[in-house]
Amino acid sequence: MPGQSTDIRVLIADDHPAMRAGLSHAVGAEPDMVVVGEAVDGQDAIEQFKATRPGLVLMDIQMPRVDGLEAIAAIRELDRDVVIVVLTTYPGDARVMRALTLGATGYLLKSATTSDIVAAIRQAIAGRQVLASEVRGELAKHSGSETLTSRELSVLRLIATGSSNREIGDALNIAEETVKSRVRSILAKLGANDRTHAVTLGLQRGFLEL
Amino acid sequence: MPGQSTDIRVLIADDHPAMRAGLSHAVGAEPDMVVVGEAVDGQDAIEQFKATRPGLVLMDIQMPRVDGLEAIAAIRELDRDVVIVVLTTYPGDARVMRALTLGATGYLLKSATTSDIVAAIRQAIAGRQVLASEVRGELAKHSGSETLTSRELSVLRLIATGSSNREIGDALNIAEETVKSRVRSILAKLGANDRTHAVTLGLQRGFLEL
DNA sequence: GGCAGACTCCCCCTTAAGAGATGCGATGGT
DNA sequence: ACCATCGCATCTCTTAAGGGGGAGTCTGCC
Repeated sequence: MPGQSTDIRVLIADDHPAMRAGLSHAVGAEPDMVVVGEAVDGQDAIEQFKATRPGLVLMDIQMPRVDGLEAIAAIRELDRDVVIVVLTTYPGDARVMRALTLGATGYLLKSATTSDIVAAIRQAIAGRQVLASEVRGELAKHSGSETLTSRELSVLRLIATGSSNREIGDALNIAEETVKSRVRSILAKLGANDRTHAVTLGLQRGFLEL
Repeated sequence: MPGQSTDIRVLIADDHPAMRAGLSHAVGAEPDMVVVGEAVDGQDAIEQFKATRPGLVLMDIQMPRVDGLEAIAAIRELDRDVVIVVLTTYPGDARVMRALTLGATGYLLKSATTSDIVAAIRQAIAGRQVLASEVRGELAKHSGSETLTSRELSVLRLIATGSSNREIGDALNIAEETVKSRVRSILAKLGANDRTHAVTLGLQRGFLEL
């Protein structure tokens, strides 16, 4: 019967009800796994983690209210032994790196089959890192991937909204020339042709969200 | 028992296995609905439609190989009576409009609960249009939403890759000045500040994909 | 202390972007 | 057949973007 001390206790966090149901069924069908909770966003995930203390969290990275990355950080803060497997739609490198450095053990795509997912859960519980091959490929492609500074991220976000360099300077209380300087380093780091390209690359690599 | 002639025969199309499982369980649990197939992409959806001839297709709009919109068009071509309910992550207006004009009856967000979804299926089968409130709001906000011409779309796509106006002109075999003209109409239609903003707005409104 | 990296600001210079106005052919309704 | 509309095309002009330096401050690190 489920609920034994040897069972893998799993918390599922995803903002899509149907996805939660599918994951819950898949995990619950395993004889040695039990779903102890379902969270609808990052904040809920943190709260339910406190309440249920699962051994593993299966978490979507893009969620409302509190982002999956923040939830990972908060949960790892509460328990250094918890195993976290991230589930995402796109293989954006920056998020993979951030999730892994924050303590995630696995990183899968939602296109993975349910059997892939339960297999990954077992691997992760066994202490092995699990990366989807597509994610591994993207990581290798942009390995040593330049990481944008917080200032550069602020500038990039404003660029995405159609702000001119002068407007960005006003918003951040810095000179336009300084903005240009930041823009130049952003373009260099991302290998972008211009500010527009920087935004699309930033979106693809998980530095920005729509 | 399921399979009766009065049952609503449903085909599910989504590229995420766990989502398919969740939707399938939810629909299959209804006494008067039966899932007759699960498609993993647009092409698969068209083929399975031919094979199973369901009364309703529950379809994700962003899928590999063949896009959901193309699949809708192809399926409606095969059967003008089929009811199509679209399921999507983001409420991008352009896609809503295109899906509806292509013959979709409903447009829901994936954040909808499974009971919302089965309720929507019933509404759609009853001949009523079903739009998620968020979708309705976005539609109203950009009502009379300017539709980009195919030329403008080509230009916008190239802008997103960081091409200069001259490079775009070379790629499309038109003069740079013409490209600038197209860019200006794009900016006007989308209400964008500059080309970068046009790209982010284009992504949000479903004219572009990452 | 010395060093590296981030942030800040300044100069100059070249080219691309964007605004305004206009011609011109095709499509389509009256 | 006619005129309106729309998509496409082009010219000119002003401003912004982007590249190349250089230089001062502050931080954390070896």
